[in-house]
Amino acid sequence: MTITMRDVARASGVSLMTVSNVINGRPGAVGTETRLRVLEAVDRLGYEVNLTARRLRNGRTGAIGLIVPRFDHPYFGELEARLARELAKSGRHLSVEQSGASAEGELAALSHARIATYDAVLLSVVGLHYDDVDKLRTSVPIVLLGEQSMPSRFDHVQLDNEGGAHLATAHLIDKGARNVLIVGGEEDGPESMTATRTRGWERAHADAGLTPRRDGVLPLPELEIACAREEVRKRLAETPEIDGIFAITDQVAIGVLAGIHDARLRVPEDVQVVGFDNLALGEHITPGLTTIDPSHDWMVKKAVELIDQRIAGEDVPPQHLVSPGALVVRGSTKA
Amino acid sequence: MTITMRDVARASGVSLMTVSNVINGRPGAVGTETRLRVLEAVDRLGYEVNLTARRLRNGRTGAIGLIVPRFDHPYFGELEARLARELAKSGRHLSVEQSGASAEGELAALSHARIATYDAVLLSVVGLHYDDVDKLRTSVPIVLLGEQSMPSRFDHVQLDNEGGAHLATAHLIDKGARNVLIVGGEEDGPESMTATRTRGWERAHADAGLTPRRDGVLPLPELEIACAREEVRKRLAETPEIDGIFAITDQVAIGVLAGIHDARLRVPEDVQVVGFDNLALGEHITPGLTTIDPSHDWMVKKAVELIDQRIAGEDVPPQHLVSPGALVVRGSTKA
DNA sequence: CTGAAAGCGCTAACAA
DNA sequence: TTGTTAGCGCTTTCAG
Repeated sequence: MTITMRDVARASGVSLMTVSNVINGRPGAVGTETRLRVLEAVDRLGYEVNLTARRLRNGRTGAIGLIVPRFDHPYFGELEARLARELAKSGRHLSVEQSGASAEGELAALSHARIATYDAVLLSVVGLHYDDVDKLRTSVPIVLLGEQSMPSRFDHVQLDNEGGAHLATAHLIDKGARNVLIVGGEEDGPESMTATRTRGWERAHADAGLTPRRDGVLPLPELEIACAREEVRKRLAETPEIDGIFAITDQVAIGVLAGIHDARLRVPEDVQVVGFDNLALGEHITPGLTTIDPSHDWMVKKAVELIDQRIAGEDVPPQHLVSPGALVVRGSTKA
Repeated sequence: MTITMRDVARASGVSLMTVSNVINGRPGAVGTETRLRVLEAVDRLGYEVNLTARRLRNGRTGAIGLIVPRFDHPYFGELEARLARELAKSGRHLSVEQSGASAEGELAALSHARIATYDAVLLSVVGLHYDDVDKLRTSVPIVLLGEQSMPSRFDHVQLDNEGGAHLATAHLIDKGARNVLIVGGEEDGPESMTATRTRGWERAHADAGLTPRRDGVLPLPELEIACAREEVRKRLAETPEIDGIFAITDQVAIGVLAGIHDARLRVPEDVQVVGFDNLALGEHITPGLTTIDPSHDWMVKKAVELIDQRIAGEDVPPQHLVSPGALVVRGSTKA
């Protein structure tokens, strides 16, 4: 059967508490000789702590939870990797769960019960509804991560959607595009990521003294590659004068590039493209994808600082941090 | 403070056990009227079970662990998504951790203590060493997932590396390629994924009555896009007669395509390319990536069957399942 | 159908 | 420096 502290205590002829003290390396709480004896027993028996019991007792594990809408978007994969790296610095580890995407029941990831499993939770709110998040009541610190507008009682690290979209669109205009589509955009929506970026696209036109095309917003039922590809192909067949596309995410941009190719047009000669997110992949597709870099590292660092602050019990008002975007120019726009 | 069963019991004037019975929906263990009273209290107080306590007591959570070498490879993202979907069918959920990639300490993900946190663990063994895995001693069921050759005492679902590589290479030869590189290959290695696929590449040549190029194996320090791109570019400059490339993974294939483009050659006219994995992305890059599909869904289904079998305590000998690969033809090879 | 007692493995607080 | 006591919140006996 599984070996407990009790076994180790018996084997080394000390009390439970002494074993606990050794295991947790409490400074100067146990004599060198005893410690050695205990460690020997630990080794011989192959004892390892029961994290579940420890957690029940003192409420701490080294586990931080990250809840993403879905596992299979590279955007989240990159986010996960960055966070894991940042947390590793302080000896904690990341455990990732999925909230959305699949069936209804997956909202269970947001349940108090599951959240309470972690020392703190980072919640990627893309695709989540305000109300779902607003329902969360828990003593576990939660930090929101992402673009949506969300209940202000939470700490929130987000990126400057409107500014980034403005930057992207302005770059297209600057490079000569005069018929610029926003693929994945949304007019008159709520404060969603898509609506906010669409506003940036509009404002960039206005600031350049232009008016966006009437039919300039090409909404997508889903921000998926296949979907973007299909819609763009159809659209370019109808309105071949399109010479610039702001894709609302890099993921969408991949589909946009494929759609342009399907329409037998060239990038950037016929149509220039800018994405948003700066996925690692964007550097290695052909042509390289011009995009908006949201300073992921900064965001991740800030997010971890926020959870640490909360874990430490600091009682400051909720913080809302915004990361500015930066333009990264590659081959999908003209030199 | 947090609400416990005790609070609910008090509030509804019943005993702890009755509340537990209601919460766990034990059939016919509690009268309808009492149940309603309890549920009302649960609702009113906003009670949710403490999963940690439950786990300590009965050793079960609905949590299955998946340990991947790294978060930011699309291959694992897709695996995670598939597994989560499969597990959701039976009301369990997936929690993903990272084993490799970053610092030394990350091997901690394989520690008994962390593994014991789950009902069962799926371990993606790509990049793990035999010995690391062989050290694992735990009562939690572990199913290995992936290509490496591993201690046979574990259940293991893997794919037919040699067969798949054979299929890929034979296709290139069939389409007229006579100078076929394997990018990311490895000669005389141990039973690693790279070595096994390299053997398939060799055998395909032999079966076609050809001998592979002497310099046909282009090893990569890492199976990364950037790395593959660089090596391929350099290599094509040296030996422009290369007319076919088998990329050891789709990830590598992306880099290969970029490298070919850097060398101002065309795919598939000048160089044909086949990958391995059938990543979703492969369909949407230009040109579409011909690849080997390892029947991911089958693998995932089998893996879940295996863990269920072990969780149920069936005492059958370790199973080793192999999924055959199938060729998926797209634009990166000739019609 | 409902309840009381015991204990999962650990650690905080105190005593020796 | 070491040991004892108590209890985290839950579920598994076993009695009523």
